[in-house]
Amino acid sequence: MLALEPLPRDFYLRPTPEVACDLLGRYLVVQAGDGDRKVGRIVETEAYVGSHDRASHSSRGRTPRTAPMFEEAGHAYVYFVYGMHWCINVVTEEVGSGCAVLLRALEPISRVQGPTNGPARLCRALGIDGRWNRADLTRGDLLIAAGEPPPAEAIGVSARIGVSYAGPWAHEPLRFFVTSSPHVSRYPSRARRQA
DNA sequence: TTTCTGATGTTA
DNA sequence: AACATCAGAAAT
Repeated sequence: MLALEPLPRDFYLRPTPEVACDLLGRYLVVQAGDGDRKVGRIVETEAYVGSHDRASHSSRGRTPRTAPMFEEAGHAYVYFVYGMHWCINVVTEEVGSGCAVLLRALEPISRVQGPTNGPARLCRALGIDGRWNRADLTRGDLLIAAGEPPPAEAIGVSARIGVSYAGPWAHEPLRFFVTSSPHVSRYPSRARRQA
């Protein structure tokens, strides 16, 4: 069985694109009270690099909704969008920086029901909602555990999805995915591979 | 195959 | 009014 050792706080105290890339291959784990443990392997992420990043929720300042983005690294920022969907991020870098990594797709590993390609479907499949906002992902019942990262040549990079309003930031190569994974969200078309 | 549109409700 | 989405329909 998997060891599922949580990644330490230091993992998240690095430049956000580096963290986003390094999260590929790691495990997202949800422990339920009845011992049910849902596990997925992260295969797609996006970096939101601070309050100067116009695609980031943090770019419009600290609000009740976005407050977790400005708090301690290694915690969850779970938000509600489009009236029906939840999405989960991991906060990165120093307190106050407003940086986070959006988890966009998983490969199902254990006890995961339904599609996991896409940030909202991933949350639905693992039962993640606002109750998990601010959860400490380095310990507890919602965590990110060590796993085997893919080799650099297996990682693709593209612009982020759904941020066309963000001016020049819409084109920044801040989306990372496992090129060969069938569980990556396919829209828009896949971009070039990383060197 | 790609493009579009409606559902849904919180946010600022 | 806009929105870090999704499913289904329409167009190509």
